[in-house]
Amino acid sequence: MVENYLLEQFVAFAEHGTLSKASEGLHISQPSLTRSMKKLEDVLGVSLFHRENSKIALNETGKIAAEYARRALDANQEMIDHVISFDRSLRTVYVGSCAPLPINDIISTLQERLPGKTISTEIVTDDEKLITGLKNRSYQLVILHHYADENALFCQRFMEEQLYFSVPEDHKLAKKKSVTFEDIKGLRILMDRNVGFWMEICRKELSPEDLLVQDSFDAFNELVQASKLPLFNSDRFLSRGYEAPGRISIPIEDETAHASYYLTCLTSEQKAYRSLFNAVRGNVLQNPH
Amino acid sequence: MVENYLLEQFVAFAEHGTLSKASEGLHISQPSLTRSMKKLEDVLGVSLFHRENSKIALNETGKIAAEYARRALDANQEMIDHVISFDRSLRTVYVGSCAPLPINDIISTLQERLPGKTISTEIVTDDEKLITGLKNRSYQLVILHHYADENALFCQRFMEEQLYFSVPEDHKLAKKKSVTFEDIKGLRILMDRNVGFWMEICRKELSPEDLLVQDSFDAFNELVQASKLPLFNSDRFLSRGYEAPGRISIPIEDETAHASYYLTCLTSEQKAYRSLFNAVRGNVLQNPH
DNA sequence: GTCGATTACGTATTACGTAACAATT
DNA sequence: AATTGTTACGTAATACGTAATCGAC
Repeated sequence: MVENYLLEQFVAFAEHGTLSKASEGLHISQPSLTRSMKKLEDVLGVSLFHRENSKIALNETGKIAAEYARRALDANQEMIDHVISFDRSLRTVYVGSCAPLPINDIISTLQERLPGKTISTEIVTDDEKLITGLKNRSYQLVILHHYADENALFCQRFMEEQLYFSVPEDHKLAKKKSVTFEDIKGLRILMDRNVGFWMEICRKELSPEDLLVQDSFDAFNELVQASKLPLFNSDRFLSRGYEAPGRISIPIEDETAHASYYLTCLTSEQKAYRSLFNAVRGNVLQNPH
Repeated sequence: MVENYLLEQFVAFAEHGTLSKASEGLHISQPSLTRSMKKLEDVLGVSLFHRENSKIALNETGKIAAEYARRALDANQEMIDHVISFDRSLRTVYVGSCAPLPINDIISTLQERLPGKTISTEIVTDDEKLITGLKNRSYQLVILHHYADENALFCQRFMEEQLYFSVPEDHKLAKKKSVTFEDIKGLRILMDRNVGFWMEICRKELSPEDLLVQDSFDAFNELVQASKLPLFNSDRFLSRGYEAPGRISIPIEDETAHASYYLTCLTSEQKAYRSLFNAVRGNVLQNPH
């Protein structure tokens, strides 16, 4: 068995070409490297270098040894990476959601009810992908906008969201009590790309080319301020007083403009998340629709 | 970077199941192992064991870590094996020969003229395989029984051998001055398997089923003593006085019963073996045919 | 009481740095 | 002169063994 610190120093020499350069890279002294290289030759019982006066270079055996040493170090690093990654995965709850808003709403409850766990969240537009991910353990929890009627899944409604249409006060629709997707068809509408499944809804109900989709939230926000273009809003934002200045938000009548969110886990893991599900049940009771 | 002595001890524990058994296998004390395992957890920043009172076992992370640790150790061992093997190959001259006798004759000269080298010899019946091996560097030197007329090969005759037929003194052929393969056809003949290309010659000139081939030289020798079966001999043995008691050896007239041996190397390596070739040239001059 | 694991302490190894030296450029 | 590698020596880190302690079967 050859200790890895020797191989590490050996590979560093092979890459730097001289002991002094390598010793700098390794943050050790040159004499220390000299000794290590001799020790490596000693434990292998093999000559690895051409030495003449103040020159040292790999010989043929040394070149081969450097190759294999790299592989041995790679295997070592691979072990470290995999073990640390697996260990982290044990402490992490992966949450997939069909939309960003329910994540914002539930994240503090997650942290409170899953103490010591790291919460990792991801937006996935397609409910089916979320369910698949739940089953293959890519996610421990997913947030759907449909009830999942399967024995293997434990599914609980925990939040509602109503889509609003936001226009400048002087817009021709500003006076209306409510609108339909039909009413706003043909208008160019500003949208943030990161809205999860809502993007699908809007594409279906309106003409995709009318949607001015912004990749970054910053760009979207800037355009909200700088333009009079209509956009979508949500009761969850409005109830917290989030309304762009000089705009009015009007509820959209269509059924598809209303969403119910369902927190879902595997039935087999239901027990581990009991406290969490109890906590979010309170939510929906306070906001009955 | 995790040092290999830790991985070695960790894998030993994974295999033995308890620290005490593992420490015995490793020839270290139990307390030392306890500390090493803690250190391993410390450098990885990860828990690897279930501990309760005087019990310790791998947890899930530990099982995965053991797998990867094994691979890392394997990569390390692989490096050691390959480097040592390559180093040895640099100090070794591999010699292939079409027959055992010329090897015996030349081996002391090889050792004398290739100081510091390990001589590794092998009998290969087929001259073509020897030439191929020379070209792909499996052999540095080969001994052929035909001249190799190629620019890439340097080929020098260095020894002759004459095949004799050895019979008991009271054998019907014992009085003859010489015999031919034709004369001895039909006789059952005792043979050692390890005679190189001579086996091919005998198979061609005689009936293969008449050859009583012995796998081990000991068995062959025993049968020579215990039986009156005829066998082959060689002028090289006879000139040193090797003759089985109560037997007479008669030269075989056929051309195929005479062999010339050619020491051969790659022309590109001729220089490295100049002294050797000069030394064996003396041989053939003393024994002109 | 025995066996297995851990803790505490002393020791021996050894990897490292500093300083001095030798040899090239 | 500046750079590179080696040797000599002292030091600090650390891996190990021994002895003692704790728990469980």
